[in-house]
Amino acid sequence: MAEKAAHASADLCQRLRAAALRPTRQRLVLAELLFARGHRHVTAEALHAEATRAGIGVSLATVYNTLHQFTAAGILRQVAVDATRTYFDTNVDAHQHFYVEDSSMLIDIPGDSIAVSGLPQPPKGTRIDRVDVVVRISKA
Amino acid sequence: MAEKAAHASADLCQRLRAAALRPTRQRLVLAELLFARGHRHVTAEALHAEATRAGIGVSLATVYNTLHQFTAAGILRQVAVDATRTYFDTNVDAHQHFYVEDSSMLIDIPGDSIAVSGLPQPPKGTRIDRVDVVVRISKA
DNA sequence: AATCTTCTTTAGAATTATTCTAAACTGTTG
DNA sequence: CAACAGTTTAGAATAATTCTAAAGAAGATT
Repeated sequence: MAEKAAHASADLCQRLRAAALRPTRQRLVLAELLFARGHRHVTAEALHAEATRAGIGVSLATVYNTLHQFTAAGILRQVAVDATRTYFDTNVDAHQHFYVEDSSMLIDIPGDSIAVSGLPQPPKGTRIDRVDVVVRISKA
Repeated sequence: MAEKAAHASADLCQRLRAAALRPTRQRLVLAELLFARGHRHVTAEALHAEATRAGIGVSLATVYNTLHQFTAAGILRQVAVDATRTYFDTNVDAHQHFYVEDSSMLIDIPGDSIAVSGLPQPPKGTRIDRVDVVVRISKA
């Protein structure tokens, strides 16, 4: 356990260094919460609450900064499904989402199960960055 | 022309009545701006500015109310692509969008050109409301 | 280890988009 | 046209996010 944790921390340090981000206490804490166990979908507020609850003081501004820095570094992905909230996804591999409208929750759809065909050519002078699919669902 | 405009107004009145919305001056003005000429993607702020510029006083609150009422009535569709802005689309038929990240513009992709396959079953007790595809593009 | 420089963090103010509120107003119906 | 229910509105309130400027911590340099 301790070994695993140590390994995880060391790994996180590497990832931060690779992104030219100093491995500060705050960033390590947030990275731990984000990446320690499986993939997650979080909002800034929720992550901030989590850190606070865990007894680690991190300001909300830092949470926002960090989430954006991680996104720029490619270790987080921002998901736009709802105009009022921004979600961050720790899974940056190709995949898509169900969005449960009743509960504002995201559910992953593996990238290899889903396919989009018939895309027209993008306008001249532009290139495709990403294709996002959101399947909106609600209580039957 | 005058004939066409009259026809259009009458038609808009019908649509509003059908949605149990009184055809007030404000709603007719906004409907005119939205539906008079081809399909459009607008934000509340932009529509408000347009109405104001056209010399017709409509409060911003009314623009928001109206856009939401029209959406509920199914004559507008809300598009979520960017966490900071909400777009309303006058085309409510099945279709998708390119989103130009550099300029925050939406471009239609006809619904019959694009297809999504391999969708997994939605979670039990839920049904699919809509499948949204956003193709994010930027300057090459 | 002391120093310097640069990057980070932070509290709180500021901004942006949107919703709410309560009072004034208007369309519709009898 | 009176009466009622539905609408509009200015401005306050809220929510999510970004900005600011000052204090704090990392990493390099001596």
